[in-house]
Amino acid sequence: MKLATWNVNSLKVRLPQVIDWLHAHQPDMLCLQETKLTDNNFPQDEIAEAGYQSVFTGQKTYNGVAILSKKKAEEVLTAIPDFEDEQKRVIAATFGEFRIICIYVPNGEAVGSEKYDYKLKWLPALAEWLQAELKTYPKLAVLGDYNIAPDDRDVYDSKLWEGKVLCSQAERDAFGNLLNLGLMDSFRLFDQPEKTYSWWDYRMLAFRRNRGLRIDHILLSKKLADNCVTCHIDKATRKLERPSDHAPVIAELSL
DNA sequence: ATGGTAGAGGATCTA
Repeated sequence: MKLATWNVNSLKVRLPQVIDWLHAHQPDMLCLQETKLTDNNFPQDEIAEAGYQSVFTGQKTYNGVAILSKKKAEEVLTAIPDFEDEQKRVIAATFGEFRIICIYVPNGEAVGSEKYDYKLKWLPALAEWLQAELKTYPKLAVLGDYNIAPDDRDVYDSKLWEGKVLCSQAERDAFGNLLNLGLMDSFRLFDQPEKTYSWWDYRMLAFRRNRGLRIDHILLSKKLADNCVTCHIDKATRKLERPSDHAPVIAELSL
């Protein structure tokens, strides 16, 4: 089984790239973030032509998440239960014995801002929900844009970013709390090349200089982590014409 | 010191 996640920063713009990517990589499930599409505008038919079904929840201009899959999604949830949130940031679905959760964690803008406070309220709500999901579904994967670089290895210049949004201790603690539920960062199950990142700012030639952060992650429950054989980031997509600022993360499981 | 680029939508907001 191959699982992947990609923040596409507008599915309207990136649809041809997503279709090409599906054909080339044939994931069982691909989680998308920042689709920026209302549900009535979701390109279900084009994706179906590539051999994938879609479940999605979106809004105009901002946010929006989806799961594309070869098999039919069941038990679909499009919000964190009992958490007031107008922003479309989560979708969960069951595929046989596997539970797949796609998340788009708030960016947080800057430490101390209102958006940062929202991020730090959002993450514990996510954790509480995932704790319940893990009890129901032992074979659980949580994929998405976490907007958190878990440690200094995940930041091109950790001194420059120290304490800043995406890297602050409170955010890293919140990420640690997700791991403490019994989830593992699939990328760190394996030896990885140094300076591997998943996001590069569009500005200041950041990609060319490899000034990136690893903020997109695939977390796996123990039962899935035990069967994970690889995890890598597909940096090649960032070199395409009109790229997303994020690259896909892919995990393969011997299941 | 605090820009710079991209997307959506049609002036700014978000990232």
